[in-house]
Amino acid sequence: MNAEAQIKKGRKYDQVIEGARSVFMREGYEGASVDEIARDAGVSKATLYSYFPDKQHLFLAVLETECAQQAEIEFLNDTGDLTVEQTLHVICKTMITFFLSRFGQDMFRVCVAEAQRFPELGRAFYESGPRKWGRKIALYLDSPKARAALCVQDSLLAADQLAQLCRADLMLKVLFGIQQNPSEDDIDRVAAEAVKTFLARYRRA
Amino acid sequence: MNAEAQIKKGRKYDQVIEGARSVFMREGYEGASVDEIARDAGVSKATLYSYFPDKQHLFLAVLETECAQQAEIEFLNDTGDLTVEQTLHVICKTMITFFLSRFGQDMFRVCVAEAQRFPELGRAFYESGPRKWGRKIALYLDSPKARAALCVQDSLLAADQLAQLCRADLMLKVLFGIQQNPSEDDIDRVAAEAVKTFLARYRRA
DNA sequence: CCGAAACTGAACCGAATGGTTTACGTTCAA
DNA sequence: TTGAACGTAAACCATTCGGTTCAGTTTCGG
Repeated sequence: MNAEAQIKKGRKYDQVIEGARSVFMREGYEGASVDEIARDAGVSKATLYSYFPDKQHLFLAVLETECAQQAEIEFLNDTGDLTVEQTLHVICKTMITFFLSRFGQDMFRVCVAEAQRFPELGRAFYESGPRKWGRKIALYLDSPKARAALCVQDSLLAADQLAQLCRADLMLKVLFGIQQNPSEDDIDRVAAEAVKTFLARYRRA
Repeated sequence: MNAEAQIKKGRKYDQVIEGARSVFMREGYEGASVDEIARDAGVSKATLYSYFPDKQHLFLAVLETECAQQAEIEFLNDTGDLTVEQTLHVICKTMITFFLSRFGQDMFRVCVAEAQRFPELGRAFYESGPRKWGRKIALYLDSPKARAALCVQDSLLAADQLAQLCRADLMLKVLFGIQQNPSEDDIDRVAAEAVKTFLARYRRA
């Protein structure tokens, strides 16, 4: 029995995926050449084409991996002795940090760019990212502890509003190259403002 | 003296721009071929290259036009006898409608996709879109009439929060192909929720 | 109605594309 | 030791790319 039950054959599979990931994220789908991917992966083109039938399948395999990775990000570990407000602040900071991270930005950029060409990719990204996170937050908003402090009717919409408030100011600035590396203080500020606005609406009177 | 003081020479300039616009918006920068653009514009490649030195310049010219067009969208005409709440609702509806429009979606998609390759494009988009709109809204929030009803310290951030709230739910769903053509009611609903949350935070106590 | 400027269509270029094949190592278990 | 599986580099394919050239046609102001 193999230790790391590798479904796909071959030792260089991960190398190929990783090379493809870095080139696709940097150049986009059409901008990436298979030669460059093979070079970057340290693998021959023949090997690459022994794993994947064509460029499209390679691209989709890469982004499947990325979506799976995105779906597994946690941001609600042991809210134990925190107040609801503190918990919301932590959630916001985690979200904002992700939105501004290299990974988060690259994913968003590529998926927005190629959602037309690959409709299934658009859906996969939305499900593994925004939707999944929204559901997690909604679940928290519906928990007894949160319900004691909050008054939320449509928890999914409230969760989405919170996520959107987290995108205020910084997200687009980074995405469009206006700002490069927001400081921890910047993030804290936006998170605080998001929580403040959110609570103004949903705090139990 | 020429009636429509055309700076660029030639009769087919607009045709070229329009053809390029439609192909670039459909296929992205790398995905668009010059032959296809010429075909789509109903113009020979030679003519195209008599206007623009290369593909890059054509692309940037197209998006310059688009940004200029985006910058001129109005959404605050005569707030005359409307209450502040009603005005905010109108602003939100206008914004949401734009975000979901073909033009708004295409612009966003292409600019996100190519902001890396063309940093100046990223900046131009942000300035002519998000920044400009943010400033307009902030200006309204700082107006005497609004100040009488609202309590806003950082009007630019408040404006951005409002814009972000307008992107809740629908924007990403359309962008990633989850939903196709949101109804007027959908838009009204999101606008109402955005205003409600915004006012909860900023209404004068 | 003339002549210059604008435009055309198609051929052409070199380079790069996605993709295939070949002829040759290397690894490793039976 | 054998031989199958995996990997390699490089040549090769047809196609397409961005971009140029040019001889001929259309347009239009003076």
